[in-house]
Amino acid sequence: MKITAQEEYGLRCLLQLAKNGVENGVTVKEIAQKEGLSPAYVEKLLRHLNQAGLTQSVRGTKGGYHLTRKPEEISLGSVVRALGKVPSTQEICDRFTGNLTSCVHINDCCVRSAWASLTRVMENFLDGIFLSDLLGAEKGFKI
Amino acid sequence: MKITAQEEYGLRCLLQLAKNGVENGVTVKEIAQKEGLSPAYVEKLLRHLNQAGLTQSVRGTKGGYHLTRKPEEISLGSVVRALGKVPSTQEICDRFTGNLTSCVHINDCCVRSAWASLTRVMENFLDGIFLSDLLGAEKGFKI
DNA sequence: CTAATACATGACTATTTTGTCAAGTATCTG
DNA sequence: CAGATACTTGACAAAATAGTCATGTATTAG
Repeated sequence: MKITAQEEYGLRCLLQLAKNGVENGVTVKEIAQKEGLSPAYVEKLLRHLNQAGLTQSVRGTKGGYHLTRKPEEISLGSVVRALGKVPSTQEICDRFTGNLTSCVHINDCCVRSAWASLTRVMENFLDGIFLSDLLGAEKGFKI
Repeated sequence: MKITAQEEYGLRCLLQLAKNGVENGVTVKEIAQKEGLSPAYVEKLLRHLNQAGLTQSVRGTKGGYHLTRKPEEISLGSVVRALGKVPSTQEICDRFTGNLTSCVHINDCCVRSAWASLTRVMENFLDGIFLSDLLGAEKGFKI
């Protein structure tokens, strides 16, 4: 159960965008510098966020990335779903098949229902936190 | 945010042991067969579980693995901690440093507190489910 | 129109996680 | 004690994830 690099760094990129206001574009270079990441990597992360519809890009001089919605409207849940994929029950069943082509516990699986509940608990929690809450937290507000 | 293979398969191995009663040993071969995994892999998983103190092994003919505690006393939290490591806040900070030697957000990190809360929520949930609950679920009980 | 800026993309490399293998040790049975 | 069973271990191989690079396209400034 761990946070992936994409989730961590992708979220940070979004926060950089959120900080600058939805209107104003921020360049890859700026984000990279502020986060201590390579521009190439930031580009790749933003690619995913763009595809997920969380950000939008503008090319050319004066170009950059910006959020498509207000920070108050972007939940951590949607961020994690865009970047790291909280897997569905079905995906878990398909992923852990051991040597076989399908999981031995295909009927009546106790493990599956436990993971499903855990996923629900996590998503529930994450869907209740928004980028704006994190910006607030940086200024002293405790989650 | 995903469940690792070790967590999934490790848990299943434990459930196989739980099913057979704490007293009776189960061999690697039996578990491997029932779970559709290679004996070598099951062995490795049990190695970790043994190190974590969740299981104990007996060598020789009539040997095998068994739980060190009753299924009612082994929480999913302890299983996940033994196998997959739910990372501590400190570990997250140390892991995601980007290009630098330490994270740029070393003071005043909003992301950190969000992950910390998420971890707390997950552990809280997992610490309330026990192997015995899962065995029950297999027989129709819904978690 | 040309140069400069900045996003876009696919292919590549590196690292981590998964999973396997081979050689070894302990225990029981006859 | 000899042979069979089954755990033990470290090193290796395969697959997935993380991160880089080179080349291309759109937009603006002059």
